[in-house]
Amino acid sequence: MTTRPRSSRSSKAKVAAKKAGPRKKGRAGYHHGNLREVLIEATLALVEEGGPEAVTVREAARRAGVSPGAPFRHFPTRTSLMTAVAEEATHRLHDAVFAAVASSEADDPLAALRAMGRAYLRWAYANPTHFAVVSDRRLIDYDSSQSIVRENREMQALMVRLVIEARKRGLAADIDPAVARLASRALVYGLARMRVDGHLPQWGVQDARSTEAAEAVIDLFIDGLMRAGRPAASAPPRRRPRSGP
Amino acid sequence: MTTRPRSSRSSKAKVAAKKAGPRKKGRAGYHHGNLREVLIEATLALVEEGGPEAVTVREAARRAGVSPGAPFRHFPTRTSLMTAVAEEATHRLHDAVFAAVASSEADDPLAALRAMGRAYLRWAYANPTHFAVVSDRRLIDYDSSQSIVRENREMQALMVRLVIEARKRGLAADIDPAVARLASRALVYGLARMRVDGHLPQWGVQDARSTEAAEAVIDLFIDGLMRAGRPAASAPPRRRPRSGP
DNA sequence: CACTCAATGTAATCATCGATTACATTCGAA
DNA sequence: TTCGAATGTAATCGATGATTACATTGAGTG
Repeated sequence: MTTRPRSSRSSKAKVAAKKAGPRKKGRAGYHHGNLREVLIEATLALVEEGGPEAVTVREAARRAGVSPGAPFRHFPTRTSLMTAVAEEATHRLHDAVFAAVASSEADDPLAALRAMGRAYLRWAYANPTHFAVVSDRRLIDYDSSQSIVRENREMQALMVRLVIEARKRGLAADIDPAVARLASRALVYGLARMRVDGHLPQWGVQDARSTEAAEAVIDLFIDGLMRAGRPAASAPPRRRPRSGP
Repeated sequence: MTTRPRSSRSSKAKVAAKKAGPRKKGRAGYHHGNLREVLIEATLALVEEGGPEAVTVREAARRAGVSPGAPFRHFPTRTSLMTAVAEEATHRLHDAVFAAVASSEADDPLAALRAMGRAYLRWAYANPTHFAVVSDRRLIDYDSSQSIVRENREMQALMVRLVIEARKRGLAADIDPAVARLASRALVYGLARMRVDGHLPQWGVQDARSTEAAEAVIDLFIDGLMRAGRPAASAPPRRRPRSGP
């Protein structure tokens, strides 16, 4: 009631509702019909524009053409709104990764691992804002979302499977699989997060080229794993508890 | 004037000022003397307790025992306060990294690189909250701080120097130095960020052990660089990363 | 020693935000 | 048609970041 004219509801709202109306249950009549989805979209747009910090429940409501209190019915808290966005984003990432692995060269675990890393990175670089939301668990209520937990587990299980498979084939044989897993994950995550956190530009590897550079890093890493597996005249040596300097 | 009794000024404030008075310039008399530093400390404590998101200018002022508007003289904006904290944190990280490299085995670039990575990680794991502040450039006004920019440049220059040096020695000879640099950085950054973002616990590598696991990853990576430089399949087994269950 | 003034903190204020409640409207099923 | 559940509105609360006018201090100047 401050400055904003309160009457746009019956105009904009209805239009949006009609347009996107795959009719959730009944019809998309008055009550905006699908506020929930529109709010998620608006939030995504906000993240896109100013990062996760810029997300405001009120602004999302404003863009949806509803009152500031309206989102409360669907998302009782800002975190729950962000969680819903993360749910959507996780789903897309999950699908992208699995699709890439599925269409990778069959029977080649390391190729699949490479495809997985590339897909993850490409998605993160193409959707840095979505990635920012899914990667920072401070922003969301991670454990409350069945689907986020499940899909993340599936992605990790896939990676574990690929690493184990690679070992069976003798590749990366003398490398601790747990370490290999952590390394793979950290490398890809680091590349993605550096971009989101703004550490890449100053590095001289910019936008378009950063994907290229990042994929080169993945290749380097996978090549390293391959090299490590070759029976290079060195017997599998006993491990040593590392001695700290 | 809501619920909090406004009159604690002349009691708490003065006490705090007296207590912490290493006298910045003159004496630590009335004007709190060193509000600026106390505010930075309070902010660090807040980050420690609830992450960067939990930082509130008012709460910092409250802890310093001054009025909500007092910080304005020193930090006109929340971001400027966070930037000051990041300055302090960057300085500590910078020193830790350089000290580690300085005391590493001389004339061994890869050993130095390893020491650098370890020091970075150890610092990040020991001070996750400080790291969260310095790593997310959304939180601070990066370019406005001479010292942050300079010390970051110095750290990167050091890394570049080490990689170049390693190449001169024939190690990692067939690897693009730019890629190696990016990979090194991404790996360490990823490990640190995963911890901060809460991705490590669920992975089965917990607190105390996560440092160990992360350092094993660094070892694996450095070993890979070494292997890459050697003529194909004759890698003398340097050290083995620990293999866990 | 007294005065003045820049530095520094206080008080008060504004707009915005997240959260929450009481109330109103609409839809849809009995 | 009626009535209840869903859903949005309005109003409110406490807290926040920011900013201003004002007060106080203490250090330097004469």
